[in-house]
Amino acid sequence: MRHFYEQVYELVQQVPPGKVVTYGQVAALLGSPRSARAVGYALRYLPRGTDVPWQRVINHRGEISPRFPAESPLIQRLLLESEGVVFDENDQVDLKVYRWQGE
DNA sequence: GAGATGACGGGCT
DNA sequence: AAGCCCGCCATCT
Repeated sequence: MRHFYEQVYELVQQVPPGKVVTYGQVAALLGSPRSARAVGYALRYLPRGTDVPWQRVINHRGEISPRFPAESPLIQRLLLESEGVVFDENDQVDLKVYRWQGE
């Protein structure tokens, strides 16, 4: 098999619009429950214009993880809202509703 | 090949 | 409920 990262990309591409997954969830689905951090690292190296719906990956609190540049999280939120995902007044989504359970 | 990096998560305060 | 600290893991330099 290829890099763990590539597996991350393939899995993320399977997430349907309007749904989200947490980093830990992605890691678990790949067989490494403790690799959540590595998942985030994988997305960090995504080139712009990739076909991977990286915006559907958020942290275990249902929030968009902060990062550089600061506009990135904003774009991510817009993309999710355009897919039907609703954020509450605390900029969080209800994971009980939007979490993608897997295939 | 060793040390640094980081878009995380869980547990405790 | 929110924030802080510490441990984890795969990749990068």
